[in-house]
Amino acid sequence: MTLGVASAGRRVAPTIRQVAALAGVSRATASRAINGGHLVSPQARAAVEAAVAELGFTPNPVARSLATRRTGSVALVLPEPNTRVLTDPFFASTINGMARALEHTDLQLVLLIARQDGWSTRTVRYLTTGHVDGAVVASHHRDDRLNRELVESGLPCVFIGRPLDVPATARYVDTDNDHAAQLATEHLIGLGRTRIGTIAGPADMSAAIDRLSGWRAAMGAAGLAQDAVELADFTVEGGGAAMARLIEAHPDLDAVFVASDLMASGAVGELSDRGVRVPEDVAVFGFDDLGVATTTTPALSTMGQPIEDMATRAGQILHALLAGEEVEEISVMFPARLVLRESA
Amino acid sequence: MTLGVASAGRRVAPTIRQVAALAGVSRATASRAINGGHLVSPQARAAVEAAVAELGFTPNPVARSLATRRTGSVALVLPEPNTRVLTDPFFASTINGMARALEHTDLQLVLLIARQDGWSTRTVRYLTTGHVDGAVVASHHRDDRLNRELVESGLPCVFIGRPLDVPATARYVDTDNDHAAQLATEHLIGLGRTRIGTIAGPADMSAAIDRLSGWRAAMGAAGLAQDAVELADFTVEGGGAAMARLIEAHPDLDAVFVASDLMASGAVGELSDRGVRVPEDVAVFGFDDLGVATTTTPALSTMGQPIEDMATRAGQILHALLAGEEVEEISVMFPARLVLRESA
DNA sequence: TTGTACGCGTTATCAG
DNA sequence: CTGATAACGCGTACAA
Repeated sequence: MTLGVASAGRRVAPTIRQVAALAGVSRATASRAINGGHLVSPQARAAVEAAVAELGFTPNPVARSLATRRTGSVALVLPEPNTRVLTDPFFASTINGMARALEHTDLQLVLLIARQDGWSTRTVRYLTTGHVDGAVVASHHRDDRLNRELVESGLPCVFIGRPLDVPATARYVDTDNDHAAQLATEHLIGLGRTRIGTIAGPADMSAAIDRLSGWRAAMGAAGLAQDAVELADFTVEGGGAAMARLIEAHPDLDAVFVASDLMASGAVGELSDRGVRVPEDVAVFGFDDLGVATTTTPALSTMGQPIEDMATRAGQILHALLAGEEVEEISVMFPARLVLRESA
Repeated sequence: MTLGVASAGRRVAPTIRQVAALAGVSRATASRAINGGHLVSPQARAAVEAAVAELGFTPNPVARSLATRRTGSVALVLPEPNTRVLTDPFFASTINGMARALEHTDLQLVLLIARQDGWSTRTVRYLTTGHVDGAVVASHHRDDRLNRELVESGLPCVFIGRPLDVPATARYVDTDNDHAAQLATEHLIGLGRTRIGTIAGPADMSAAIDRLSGWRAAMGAAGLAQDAVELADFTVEGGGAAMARLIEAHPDLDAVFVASDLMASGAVGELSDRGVRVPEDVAVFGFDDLGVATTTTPALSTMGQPIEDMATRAGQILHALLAGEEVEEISVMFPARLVLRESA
């Protein structure tokens, strides 16, 4: 090995000039031999490869980026003001799915967590100034300028979940939340429950809006009252508190559709603390089918949503976009499915 | 705004040359005015700032990296062959902690999940070829060449958890797993339990090794038998299976120290499936105090480990290292604390 | 097929 | 304080 050693003990990487010199060719030929190897004679190519091996040459990614105007990395943006972003397994699945999509590509995953409210501008700037080639964005709040600015900047991006306040050209993957919520509620109705409440998500998020609307549709169709509604913030604690409010305002409740498993787990805990039996007294139905659904007692019946697959698909679409492939669909919808356990 | 527009509709960013031209100064002066502003006359500086504002100039990060030999990003490496890396809340907390540490710095977080076994070489190459300025590495397996190669490459890095097979100069943050496990086991002994088993983690991971050794120390000191040992893989399922093996081999068991909450939750589930009462028949003690600890029935008594804080500290140390600050400590130990709930 | 030469956008050096 | 000019390392028209 002829690796040089700098003062700090840090290896100093060989450049393509040294490779070219050692191989007895020009830098251009060395470069061609390294990238693809087209238009290079076999002997030149062999010489370059030998030199590369001997020197342990690796192209400097930064220099390459400067020349190609590509960074080779994409961002996964999680715009959550919440301090505890990742305690929500939804994000874990999202990250996992993206990582899987990028696994066999030459794209690197850069994680962007935009916790603070004012950060969307900083995030947008980061994304639109050449740090990354594209972005996947999850979790959308209305009035968050992030999404629109991103789309308008022209940066290739794909959303997980239908984005709000965005040009219709924005690509996204999603489940039909409205329909899924409807199915869930109909299941509760089919169980013979008639006093069915709901714990919805934040009023400024598309998934929450759509699920509440699905619940309303089913309740309306069955001629049932739609007054037992409480909003919460997609957390366990929030779900518990909402359940408390709900049961106190409507003591005759016999079922509740909750817009996420995390909140449902809080709701189940609250009910059990109050000595209310699940599902005998009150049936509880969740959404997501994340790990929590099986750890509660009783285990949650829920609408299963293939979050990881959705994130993977988003990553693949972005990859295709960056590869210059034509992607026809604007939106890709994933099916949700009824997962029946003990709670409803 | 004088932003040009390329054919694809993607804005073409202004360069520092345009700024310099508009401000009537040289590129060098413009650069100085933009970075810090030292050694620049007030009027030149004002002219440059005006030009920057008018053009909406943002320095090209790639070009800057090439010149400064710094990327402005650091990696968080999760070397988990497991397909379900992020279903483990341990990693969620780690990511969260790192993100928090980097929140108010100019460093970007790059997430590296090295799932496949053979990937450590690819990961090492990525890390040592200038993609990032430094790395924080979590979850260490013996015989994984990753850690040693990383340290030997001279890349600034900090480990979360004591790394194995690595030069003694490697920096890390950790809890005293040995001592913590000892305390936990002593608690079980103090409860009057005498037939205490343990579900340990993988034999090739430092945290697992240390916790098992702590259990042994406490058992030995109390003169109790150390034969009820089963290994598992830090997953819920693995914990359940290990519990099954343990209880069948040792039906007289009256307590078990489990090396992680995730495994403990599996163990509790398995016991409950078998009609074994927790803690009346068998007390269960966990480790980590992650969210799962409170969702099981009964809730887990556990050794609390401030994982997020540890990750934050690791990120801060790395940041200090990159800023050229002298960091004295090689290892930073965090205290674990006894968290008593219903299971023991 | 090969080499020359330029461009990528900044920062660093070093005279002035 | 300022301005040429040289790195930084690589890709790639263009000409040979």
